[in-house]
Amino acid sequence: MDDALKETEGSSATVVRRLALAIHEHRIHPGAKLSEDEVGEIFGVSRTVVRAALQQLSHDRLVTLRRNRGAFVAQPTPREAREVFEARALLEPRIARSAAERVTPADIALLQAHIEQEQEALRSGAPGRALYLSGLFHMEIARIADQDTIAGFISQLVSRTSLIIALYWKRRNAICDSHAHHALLSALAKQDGALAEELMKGHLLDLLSSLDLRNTAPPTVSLKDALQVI
Amino acid sequence: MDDALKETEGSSATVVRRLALAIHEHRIHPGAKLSEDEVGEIFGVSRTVVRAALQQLSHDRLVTLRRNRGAFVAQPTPREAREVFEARALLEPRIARSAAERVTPADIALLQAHIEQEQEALRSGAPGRALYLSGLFHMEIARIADQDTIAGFISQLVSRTSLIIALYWKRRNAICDSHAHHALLSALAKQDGALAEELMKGHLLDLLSSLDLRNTAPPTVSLKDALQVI
DNA sequence: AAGTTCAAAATTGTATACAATCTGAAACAC
DNA sequence: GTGTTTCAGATTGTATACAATTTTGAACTT
Repeated sequence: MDDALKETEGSSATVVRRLALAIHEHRIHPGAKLSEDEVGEIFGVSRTVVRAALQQLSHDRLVTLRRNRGAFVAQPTPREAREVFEARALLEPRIARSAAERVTPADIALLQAHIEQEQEALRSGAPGRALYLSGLFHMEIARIADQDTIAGFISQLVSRTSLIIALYWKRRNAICDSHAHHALLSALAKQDGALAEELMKGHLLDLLSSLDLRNTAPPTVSLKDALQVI
Repeated sequence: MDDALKETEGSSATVVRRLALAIHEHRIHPGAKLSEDEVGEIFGVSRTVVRAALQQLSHDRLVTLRRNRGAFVAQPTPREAREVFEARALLEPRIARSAAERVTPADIALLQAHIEQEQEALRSGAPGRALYLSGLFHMEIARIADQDTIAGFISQLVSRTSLIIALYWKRRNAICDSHAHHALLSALAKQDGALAEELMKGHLLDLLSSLDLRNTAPPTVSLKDALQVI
């Protein structure tokens, strides 16, 4: 399918990328079991490389490894969800400011294209893909800020946010109103760091307030997942 | 040797812990090669578990994996070093404030014991161990703040700081003047969040200013490492 | 003597085999 | 009928075998 550029990329990296994408786009649900044999057969690789991929995903908190039990798509608790948003609130506004100070016209064009792809995905009835692209928008801003270390943290937090949305999303209407992203883009285009910082802070608060984190019970009971085979 | 509590801990976790400790205490130098066979024989496990351990360390940026080449102790560049300190400056002062608001008497006692161990290590001529304990002090504060997600980030940053110190340390005199830690401890004991935040900010700036990051050349040429067998 | 070529040795990447552990359902006791 | 036990099947943990790649160094050329 897409094994044209596997030359330099380890084959487990391919499995990581494709599993992560499926999780980000909500094609695999939190709690789903990822059997080593099954995943290996799907991608045509041995358990050895599947295990490496699952371990890597586990480190990014997208997958939970339970000893002698296997790998499962992670189910962040409400508490973890709040922590993720606290961390994002600490990192991303500051990064948005830095990005505004370093952004180039090429970056602006790229972000613009991102937003259009996102809206196109929404129109064509692929909300999972829209959500994924929405996350990429945030990671792109971190990249523009030219802070690889913090960008890595944000990447992990955005990934986990995708799981959190899968579990705790409240509003059924406007999924990712890309208005916020558009406003951010124009602040960046104006190189207005203070505004970008403020907009990002508000955007994250909006996102958090669209969640229902009251549930203290286990989010998705494994019952439902036990029934549906991947 | 110490396989008394391996019951629940995966055996690769043991290798991770012991390799990480050796790196933290500067018993293995940045750039050193970690051969799978060699590590496996030292710990009495097969390459399978060594590979899992190296992959995990690679994700924490303590080890660099080069495809078909092997694993090496990471050598952060000056640029990476600056990024690590920028990230720490963003996270740790805020976390120190949170810790001051939640600290318990038991925590204070534990931190006190930490500082004493640190000074004892310095007196007994084990600067590597003192450095390791100094890092643990920071991670303990993150734990007290009760923010597991951010604590995980700080843990990684503290680890990388150990490598950075190994490469770029300038002053030869007072290694980790634990005066700063003592001041932090008393601010925490007084539950003075604002003071703790300010002290942490200053402490990190002190640490950064004790480094010589001007070197743009490859930090430790692999020549030196090629000669010394682990 | 310095540089190049090429094959043997060493090292990593991947697959498979076996051991250890968990799961689940049937058989059994109460 | 409810709860416990037990054992076979399935799944993960680890070791080993083989394939692919890199490294090394000796022979060779200029």
